[in-house]
Amino acid sequence: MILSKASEYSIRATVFIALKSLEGEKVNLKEISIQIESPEAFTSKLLQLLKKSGIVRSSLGKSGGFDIEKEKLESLNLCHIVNAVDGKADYSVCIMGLKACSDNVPCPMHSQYRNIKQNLNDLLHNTKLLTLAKKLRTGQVFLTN
Amino acid sequence: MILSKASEYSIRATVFIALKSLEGEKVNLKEISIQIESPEAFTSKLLQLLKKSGIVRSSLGKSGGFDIEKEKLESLNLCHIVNAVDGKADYSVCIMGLKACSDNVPCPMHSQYRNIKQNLNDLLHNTKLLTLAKKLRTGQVFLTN
DNA sequence: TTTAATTTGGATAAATTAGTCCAATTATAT
DNA sequence: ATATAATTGGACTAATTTATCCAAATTAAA
Repeated sequence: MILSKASEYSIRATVFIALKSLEGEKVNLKEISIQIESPEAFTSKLLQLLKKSGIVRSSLGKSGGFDIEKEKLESLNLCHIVNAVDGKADYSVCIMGLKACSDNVPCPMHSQYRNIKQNLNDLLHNTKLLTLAKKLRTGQVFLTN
Repeated sequence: MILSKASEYSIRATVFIALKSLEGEKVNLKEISIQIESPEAFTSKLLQLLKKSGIVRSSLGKSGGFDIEKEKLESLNLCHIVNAVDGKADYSVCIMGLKACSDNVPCPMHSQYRNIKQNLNDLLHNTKLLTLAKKLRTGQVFLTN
């Protein structure tokens, strides 16, 4: 698995919240965990982390729930999400686990892994939450399991 | 981290054993764990798994140790190693953790992740242990941490 | 033949990740 | 006002991964 469960759930959750936010709606924990098929209590914890990082916003009390502010939605990418729940996610580390590995002191797999690593990093940095939510809205992609 | 610690250590260990095997030498646990900078007892467990999968060979008693048979060395790739210590490693799974995700029912990231996933799989399937060991022998790449 | 260096195997421990449960707080809607 | 539906926070549990320790078995060398 490339991403942790925490990251997987968080990405699914934020994409779903983003979709709702696009329509000016907020959504509560229960519906989120039903829609993305994630354990409710665990998802709650993740939403708290996402909130602490300023990624989602929550409103308290009856008919409370979660949403993502318009401006945020424009800027958020997958790195932000992964970092919020897993701490610094770094896909630039050596695939063999060598700390010293670099272009100058390469591990035996360095050259072959280089591009993949770069592409993975790019994917996380360049994939915008907004883009994913809009895709979802078109009905061409899915969040169902 | 892309690979588990178990896989990282195992790859480093087998590459080192392969290097020695190329020169007709076997090498013992202690030296392996020193050279690849891995915890000795844990590495021992991994070597047992690799042995059970027929990847490495061991000789018992004083001046015992590990090596890899010539023929094996020709055929082994990274998949074999990762599978031996981590069970079936599958990098074809959905990055968002959706079981239903496929070309027909894609998750929002499916198209962007598709190539990366393919490249990762290719890397593991096509990278031969022998190639890595030979590279190491040239002194252009390193196993040091 | 004894000693010493090694693998083997089993039990156990520590750390991390994944997940649950419940009480307290908050605020809307009846 | 009050009941109700929601987030919040803390303690707890479970599962998996990453290790450690030690005794037994094996075999080469002294």
